[in-house]
Amino acid sequence: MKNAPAVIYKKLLTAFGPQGWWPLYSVAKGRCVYPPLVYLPPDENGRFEICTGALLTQNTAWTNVEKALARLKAENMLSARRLAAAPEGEIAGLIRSSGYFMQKARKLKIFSRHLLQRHPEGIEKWFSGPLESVRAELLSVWGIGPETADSMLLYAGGRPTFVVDAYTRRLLSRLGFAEARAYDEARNLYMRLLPADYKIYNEYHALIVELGKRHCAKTPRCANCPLSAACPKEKI
DNA sequence: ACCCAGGTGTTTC
DNA sequence: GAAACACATGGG
Repeated sequence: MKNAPAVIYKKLLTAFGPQGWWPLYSVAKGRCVYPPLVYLPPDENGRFEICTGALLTQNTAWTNVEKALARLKAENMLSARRLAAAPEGEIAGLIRSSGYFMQKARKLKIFSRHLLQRHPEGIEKWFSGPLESVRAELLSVWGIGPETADSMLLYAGGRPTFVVDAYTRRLLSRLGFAEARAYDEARNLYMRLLPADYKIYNEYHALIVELGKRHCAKTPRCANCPLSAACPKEKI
């Protein structure tokens, strides 16, 4: 198959429709339309909320993260200044539903402090620098790994960087790209074979997650697998 | 009572 | 470096 990642993208989009992840919104949710999404740039508060969500969703279901974000918002704590100043124990109590609350409270505080001290001009300015440089700086912050860094850059910054998760790697392996095992290998592969378009990267990652949730996690031998050519005999 | 979810850091071979 | 482990809640 030529450029399998691009072919799979179209198949997934046709099968599942636009997912409408932050900050993209479906023009017609549930339908396959092209271009599938419109982009509504977040304001600075929105950017911070997305970065917070990226940290809280580490190995955690998004529904649990939504509760934590709502709680932070209700207590007027969803800002870099408030989180940087608050005791970790207090933050932990608010984000309890997202799991790993002690670790994540610390991560939120460290990220907030880094933002205020090193980039007081804000996330938009910070994330608008050279992509790989900003990414490397994010990776140097405790609690931010490659997936979180790419999620922040893509979803909060609108930068074209591909987010790789566990499903993505299993999918690549299924497609025969055995060499792309490490995170950066997989990321480079997708970015080489797809246009550098944040809308595509955004939607693609969301579609892969949906594939994992809907199909692979629970139905290893689903007859309606959207990837018929590569339909898994086991979990992809 | 399991298993999984939009991972990361630390420890250990 | 690559495994193994800790971190923890909520839904199926």
